[in-house]
Amino acid sequence: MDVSDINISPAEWEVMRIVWTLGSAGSTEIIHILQQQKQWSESTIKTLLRRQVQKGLLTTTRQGRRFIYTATIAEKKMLELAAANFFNNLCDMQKGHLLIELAQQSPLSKTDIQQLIAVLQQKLPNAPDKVACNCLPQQCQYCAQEEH
Amino acid sequence: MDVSDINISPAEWEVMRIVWTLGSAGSTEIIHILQQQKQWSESTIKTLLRRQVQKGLLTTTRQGRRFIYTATIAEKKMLELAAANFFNNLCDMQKGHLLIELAQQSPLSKTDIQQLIAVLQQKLPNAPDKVACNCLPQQCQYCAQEEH
DNA sequence: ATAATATATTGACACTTGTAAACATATTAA
DNA sequence: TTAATATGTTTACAAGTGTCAATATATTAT
Repeated sequence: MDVSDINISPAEWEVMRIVWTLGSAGSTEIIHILQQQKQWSESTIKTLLRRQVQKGLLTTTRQGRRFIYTATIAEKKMLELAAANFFNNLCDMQKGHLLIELAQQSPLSKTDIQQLIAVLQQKLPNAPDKVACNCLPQQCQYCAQEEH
Repeated sequence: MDVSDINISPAEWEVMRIVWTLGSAGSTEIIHILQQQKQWSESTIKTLLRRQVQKGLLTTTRQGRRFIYTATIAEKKMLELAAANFFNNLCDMQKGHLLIELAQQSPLSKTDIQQLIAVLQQKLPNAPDKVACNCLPQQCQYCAQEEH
């Protein structure tokens, strides 16, 4: 299973968050927690769990009658993949603006901020004055494109 | 149609990028451009366009026999919504790390970088030493959570 | 031993998405 | 005018997703 091919649906993300946070957990535990946030029936959550096991996102260990679920992929790794995947499908010209928005809206620790600034300062010297648009195929006749 | 409810599938993003970049375009133009990047049949692209019109993502203006497609939502707006949506479903603790990754991997202009640094410096004084995890419901008995 | 409970397994159904062929129609080139 | 071309409309189908109910089975409390 090529990790980067794995697809997590929105509902499945919710389940993954619980499992990642707890390390591992039984279905009952997961159901209890999720039901404090979502209007999902027990059945629904069980289905999600089953599908995630099928997809290879979760593994189970039998413990007597019940299963203990554990994530097969580290949270950080998965997030990086998902974020990169999202960003890769955007126009390059828009990414700067977007990062500014996200930085503004996200709760960041002092350390986060300092590291981010460090990264940015390192990029500054070689940064272009303007990022090129990569929405249209470069070889095409429509490339009068300047901005959008 | 509540803009924030609109859902764009991956294939639809590709179409939107073309339309946003060109401002507006006929189906033939869109098909030509997309086929330089994707192995999609004409039919497939026509279906996508039709569905996007249905969803309210695109509007059409009849021009003789053909339609001219235009986006109903500005690119920036849509990106902000999508990005916020993505980030909102993540654990707060992970966002800093993720932003660092993205900042590193994204092509950024000098202006982007300077603005980002400015935003960050403004946040620094009031930033916490550590961001709290928001994966588990705060009222639950499992909240021995410290990190993950 | 019985009834209640906790789990897990099966089967379903509607909606979305990727993918496209077939068909209809309007326009234009031969 | 006929054939070719461009463009739009209909129909289809498999896979994935959100949502569950029904059922089976193992465990425990009475």
